[in-house]
Amino acid sequence: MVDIITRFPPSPTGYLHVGGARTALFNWLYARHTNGKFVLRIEDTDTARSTQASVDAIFEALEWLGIEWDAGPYFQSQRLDIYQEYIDRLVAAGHAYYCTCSSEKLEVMRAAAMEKGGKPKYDGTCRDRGLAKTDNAVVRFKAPLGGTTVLKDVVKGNIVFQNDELDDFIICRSDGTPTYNFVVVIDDITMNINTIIRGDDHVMNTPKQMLIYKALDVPLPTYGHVPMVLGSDRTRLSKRHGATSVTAYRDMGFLPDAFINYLVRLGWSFGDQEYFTREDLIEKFSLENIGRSAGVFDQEKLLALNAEHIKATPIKTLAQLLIPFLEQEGIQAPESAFVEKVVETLAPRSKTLKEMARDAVFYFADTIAYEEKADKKFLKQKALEPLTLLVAELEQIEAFTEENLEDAFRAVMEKSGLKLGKIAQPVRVALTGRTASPGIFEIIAIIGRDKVLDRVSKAVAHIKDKSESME
RNA sequence: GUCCCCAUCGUCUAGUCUGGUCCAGGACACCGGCCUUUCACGCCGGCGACAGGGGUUCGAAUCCCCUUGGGGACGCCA
Repeated sequence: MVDIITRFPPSPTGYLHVGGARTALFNWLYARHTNGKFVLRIEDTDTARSTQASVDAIFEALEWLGIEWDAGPYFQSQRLDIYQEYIDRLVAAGHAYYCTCSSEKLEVMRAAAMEKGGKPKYDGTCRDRGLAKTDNAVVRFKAPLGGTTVLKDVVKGNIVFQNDELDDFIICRSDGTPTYNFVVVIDDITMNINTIIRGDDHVMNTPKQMLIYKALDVPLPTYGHVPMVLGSDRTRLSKRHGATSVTAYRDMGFLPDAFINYLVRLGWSFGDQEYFTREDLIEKFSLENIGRSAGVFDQEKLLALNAEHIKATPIKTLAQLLIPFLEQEGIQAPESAFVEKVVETLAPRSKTLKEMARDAVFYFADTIAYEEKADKKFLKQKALEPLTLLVAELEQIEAFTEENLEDAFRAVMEKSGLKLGKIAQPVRVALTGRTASPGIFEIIAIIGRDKVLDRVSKAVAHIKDKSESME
């Protein structure tokens, strides 16, 4: 049995988007699953729109996703000789011909066809003229006039196309550069690609490409057209639905493993399983379980999955990943060991790394800024007594062990007659500035005696200030 | 307009090929409860779907047809 060889052929006209990432993933996963090969090819025949920045952005995104290629990257712009050779061959064999119809004429032709209720296509003016190569002639592929072309698609089943629907499409522009439908085939043939998994939007291109295989007498690859990813309004996912660039998700604090888990699971399934590690995916991925219908991208579910992956990630790893996000929050060069302790308290309650970093800020701050609501609700007169008592108790403790801390709080409870809940909330606000946070004892153990005393004392002073200014 | 594809909870989906075990299962979201020093986590429970209509069949979410709805493609873009 020959190796499965898949490929991902992005065109460098922008960043890698969600849909592209998903087809890359399917191809990569299938290659890994079958112990085959995965090829990366950059489709840059459109010189006007291709940029180096886009190429770099695509590499960057692929790297983040953890998708590695076994061959390439190949650049179509460097393979022009190969294409030319095949074009000449097709023309010589009578499978293609030169055409001098102007684009203006074609436009008129298309408009007329539309009006008559037909499909806009080339009328074949130059098809049998036997024109020789001239400066501004294009090369057209000579499509069969009748019959059908049947696509055996592994995800969609058999799709039958009437060859009459196809027209003599251009394979080489008047400037001499070859076009997409042609180069794809030549590349796939010369790179030995035998499995093509791509977006649904390519279905209509497939019969054209199959015809070229036939003209060249080369066996067809296996095709699998996967349904597209839609936005919440069920139209093709685009910028107006929110972030579509892969790296934007990285910057929002998603874990690559969570992201690929979500993307693959959108349109593919393995029974009821929702959570997959990268290894799971490689082990379980198969073409048979790809769904036939398009799916809506749902960030809520991605978020939930990300939270799960965060919980499953070792603390040390998370800490390293969190550091850049902490820096974005203005925390410079935090010490790893300290970050690890912080992460331990935040990991179970964070949906993204960005959120985790935001929630971690108070651990590092010199002064605590109280959230308005928190201040109003908890730092009031009633809190003065327990906070003052707590400062007194804490001052007597040398080591801030969990046991000692509990004793201190218990003492405050007894002396004030308040329940722990009534004491903990003001303390939480004093320590974090917010009403929601990890457990009080955990926080105290991490920020340490000096800062705790300082923060609680400052809260006491703050309450006194407030009551004075009220008078 | 023409061609192609698709159709199960709000969303992702299992089940469809090989009709009965499905008065349809899971997950996210939402709602309620438990746990609890807050928020989360976790646990328990609830809400919620076979687009419609015809067939075929003893029996259909599953097979066939039509309708409707949605998506995609119609470039000297890829």
